[in-house]
Amino acid sequence: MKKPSSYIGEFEELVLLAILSQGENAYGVTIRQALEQATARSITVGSLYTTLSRLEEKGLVESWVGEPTAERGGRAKRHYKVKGSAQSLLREVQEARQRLVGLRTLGAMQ
Amino acid sequence: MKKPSSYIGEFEELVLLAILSQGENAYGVTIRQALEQATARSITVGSLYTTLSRLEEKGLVESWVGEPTAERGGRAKRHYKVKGSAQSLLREVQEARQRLVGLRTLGAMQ
DNA sequence: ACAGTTTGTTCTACATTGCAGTACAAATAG
DNA sequence: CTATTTGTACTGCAATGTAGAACAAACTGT
Repeated sequence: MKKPSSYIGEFEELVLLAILSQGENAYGVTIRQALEQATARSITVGSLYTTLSRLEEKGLVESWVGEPTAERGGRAKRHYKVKGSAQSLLREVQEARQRLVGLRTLGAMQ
Repeated sequence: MKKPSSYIGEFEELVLLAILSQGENAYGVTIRQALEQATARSITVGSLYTTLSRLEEKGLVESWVGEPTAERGGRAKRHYKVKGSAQSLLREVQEARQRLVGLRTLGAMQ
């Protein structure tokens, strides 16, 4: 686990928020659904999984493989959880944006 | 001017917000100050100007060179203004984040 | 059992954005 | 006319974004 860089990218941030939005149920497919629904842009699986593994390398999320389920194609899923370090970064960048917006329009965008 | 890509990076977004926060007075030095103040991280001039020129290439900001001022070292400044296309992108990405965060609060209530 | 179908993840490659150092340009002061 | 100050542009590399295809593991039907 690498030391968290002092910044996260635009897509990384969305992925973190998507994981957070799902409590204990976050894995590749549900994360992708949440992202496509929220952003109205199409997210390829490749993009998502590379981002997920980079986030894990940086120690911003943790993942573990669950049990297979008894459905057709129900292979084991890799579940994801956002770590505390990531939550701090999310808060920081959001606050930075708010500070800039607040300088002039005071809440017009929030 | 290139067609705006459908996404802007994390730093690009901060730069756009910084320009917006300054009305007519935005140029390299003031933008940099606003960013350093809002983010509490140090922004090198190189980073800022490369980002500014990429934003202009993409048609998200416009710039023009003003008049020199009668102070020591008071050479002409390049002023920046955010264009409408950029404002749409800013709104979109902020709404996407908001939607995801909203999902979280809804999920927490179940 | 085993070929076919479904669900899910990893691999590989390239494009775009982030960041820093250095060079360059243009103004005033002495 | 060179020293100093303010401001911008150039160059190169690291990190992040994106896509397509390959791979893996479960079930179904015969």
